[in-house]
Amino acid sequence: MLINELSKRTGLSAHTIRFYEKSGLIKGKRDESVKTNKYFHYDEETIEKLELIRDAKSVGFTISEIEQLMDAWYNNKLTISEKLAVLDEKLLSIDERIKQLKGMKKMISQFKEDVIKDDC
Amino acid sequence: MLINELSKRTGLSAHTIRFYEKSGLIKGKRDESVKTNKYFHYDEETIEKLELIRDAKSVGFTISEIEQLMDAWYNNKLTISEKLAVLDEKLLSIDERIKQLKGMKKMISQFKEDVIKDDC
DNA sequence: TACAAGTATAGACTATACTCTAATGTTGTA
DNA sequence: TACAACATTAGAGTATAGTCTATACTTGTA
Repeated sequence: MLINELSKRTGLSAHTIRFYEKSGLIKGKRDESVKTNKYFHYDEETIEKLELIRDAKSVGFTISEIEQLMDAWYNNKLTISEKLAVLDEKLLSIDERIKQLKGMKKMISQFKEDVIKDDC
Repeated sequence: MLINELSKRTGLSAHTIRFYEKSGLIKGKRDESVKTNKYFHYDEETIEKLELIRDAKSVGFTISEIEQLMDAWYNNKLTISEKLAVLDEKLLSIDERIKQLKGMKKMISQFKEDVIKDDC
């Protein structure tokens, strides 16, 4: 599929998709047999990747962290133990974030009670 | 205390503290009786606030979200029900983030298993 | 009193992550 | 074949959150 379809199917703008491509997160392929244009073609896996990017971004991962994840996920740049190291590191950082969020939740709940008490 | 002490006690640079002051998150007081300088003085509550800022930032809140929280926390700009609304909204967004993090954790764990299986 | 260290302000600079514009070329349809 | 819609690239612009520099004044200590 071309970028417009990819954009429609992921909800990301063509600009943003190109930005991710320039950043190295995804990669389109050119059809070498076609000489008239330089259009990039994307496969279903790219949709999967863009969904992963969106999810990872929404939990606060940066582009470069997502790049590491993608390298462990889709590429064969890394050995198995390197992949596992990346994944374990991300799991730890997620646990850390969850812990911090729970702490913040406790603080806000406590403060909420204080606000309610002050009312009486 | 002056900015240097505040900086030492919070671990934030004076630049960053001034940035938060310009952003409206904290506020120093000038001693009107002193005519020779325009130094800002900060109280213990400012330390509390800067710690809150650090915690809130580490869980992904933006400056403007933190500003809302601080308004509910320390100011009397808001009515009690407005304060509660802000706090409830933040609690919901925290729960949402925790949910997303748990989803991401599940994905990564699943992928980890796949990597291990591929090894065999 | 010299001077190092501290303070304030304005504004320049940086990094991240987009977002948009302009120029140019390609494709599909009336 | 005209032309709207789509594609590519380079590069400019924006927002957020700092970070640093320059300038100038103040304070504390040898």
